[in-house]
Amino acid sequence: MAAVTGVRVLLSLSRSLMMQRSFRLIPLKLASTCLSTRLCSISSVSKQPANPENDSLLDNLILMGVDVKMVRQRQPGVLRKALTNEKGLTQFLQGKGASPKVIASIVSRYPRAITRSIEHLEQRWKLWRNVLATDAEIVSILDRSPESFFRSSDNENLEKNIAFLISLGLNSKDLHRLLTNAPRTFSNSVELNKQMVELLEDVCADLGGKDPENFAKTVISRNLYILIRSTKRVRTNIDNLRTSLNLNNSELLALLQGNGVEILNLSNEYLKNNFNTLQQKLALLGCHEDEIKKLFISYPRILYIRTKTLNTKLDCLLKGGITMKQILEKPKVLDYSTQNITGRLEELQRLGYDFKTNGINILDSSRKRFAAKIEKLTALSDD
DNA sequence: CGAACCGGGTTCTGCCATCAGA
DNA sequence: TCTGATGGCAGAACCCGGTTCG
Repeated sequence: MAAVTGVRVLLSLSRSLMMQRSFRLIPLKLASTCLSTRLCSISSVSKQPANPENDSLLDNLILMGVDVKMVRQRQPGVLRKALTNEKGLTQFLQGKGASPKVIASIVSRYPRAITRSIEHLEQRWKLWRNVLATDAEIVSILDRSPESFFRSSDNENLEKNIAFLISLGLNSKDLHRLLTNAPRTFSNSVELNKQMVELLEDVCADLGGKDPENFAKTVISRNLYILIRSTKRVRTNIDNLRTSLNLNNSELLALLQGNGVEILNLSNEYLKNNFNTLQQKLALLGCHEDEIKKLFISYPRILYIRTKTLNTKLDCLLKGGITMKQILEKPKVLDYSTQNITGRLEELQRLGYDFKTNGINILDSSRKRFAAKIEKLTALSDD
C-alpha cells in the first residue's frame, strides 16, 4: 500500500514538473501558432504537429553541438518531449571517456538516446561490460553504431540474450567478437535470436545432422552476422543453394558449416543473380557442369564477389597467362584483390616465371611470403 | 627445408516499415 | 493518433600464417 502511494506521489510530482516546464513555453508557442493560423491555409494548419518542439531542449542540444536538423529528420518526436535527459547522458558518457564531439554525434544519429534514464544507462553499460573488457571498447562501438546500444529500452531482454547465447555453448571470446562486430544481435528480442537458432537446428536435423546444437553454435561463431539476418533470408539462401548446386544432404551440411557459411548473409536476389551470371560466364569459358559444381563447393566465397569485380579478376588472370583449369584447381587466388594480382603478375612476368611448370600457388600467399619468394627468384636470375 | 594446405582474422550501419500500446 | 520498439533490408573481399607434407 505504501509503495503504491509512493508511486502516486512520484507520478504527480513528475507531472507537476512537466506542467511547470510547459507553462514556461506556452506564451511563445501561442504567439507562433496564432501567427501561422493567420498566415496559413486551414489544411496546412491541420498538418501541424500536435505538440510543439521543446525550446529549452533545443537550446541544450545546440549547446552540445548536436545536429538538430539531423535529429528532426530522424526522430522528430524526441524534440517534442517535455522530459529528456540530455544532461545526464552527457555526464554519463563523459564519465566513460567519450569526447563531447562523440557524444554530439551519437545524439545526432540516435536522438532517442537522450530519453534514457541514468539508472537504465548504468545497468545497460554494466551488462555490456560483462562481455567487453573496457569502457573504451563500448565507447568506440557507440560511436560507430549508437543505435545498437540505445534502440531498445529493455535491459532484461539484453540480459536474457547474453544468457541465451552462453547457453548455446558460445564462449566469452565468441561473445566478445559478436558484440564488437554485430552489436545489433544483442538488441534483438531474445525470441528473434531463438528463432534463428531453431531454424539452424532444424536445417541440421532435416539434413540428417547428428548434433544440431553444435551445428548452430558453429554457424554463429563462424558467421557473426547470421543473427542479424532474417530467418527468411537464411532459409531462402539455403534452399536456393541446395537446388541450384544440386547438393545432397551431407554435401549441403558440410558446406553450410564450412566455407559456405558466409554467403548466407547475402541478399536472396544477389546470391541468385551472382550464381546465374557466374555459371553462364564459366560455361562460356569452357567449364563443364561438374567442374562448376566442384568450384562452388570448394570455394563458395566466389558467390560473394560482385560480378563486375569477378569478371575483371578472371580476365586479368587469363591475360596473365593463367589457364581456366588452373583457376578451377586453385580458386583461392580469387581471394586476392585485382590490384594485388595484377602487381604480382607483372613482377613474375619480369622474372620470366613459368606458371605452366610452377603452378599458380605463388599468387595465393601472404605479402611477406611473396616478397621472400621474389627475392629468391631475383637472386637466382642474377647468377 | 620450401611448398602446399587450410582455417581463421578483420569486417557491418543507417535507414525504413510495421505494430502495439499509450 | 502518435510514438517507441522492433524487424528487416541493401551493400558485397582481402589477407595472414600455423601446420603438415614431400
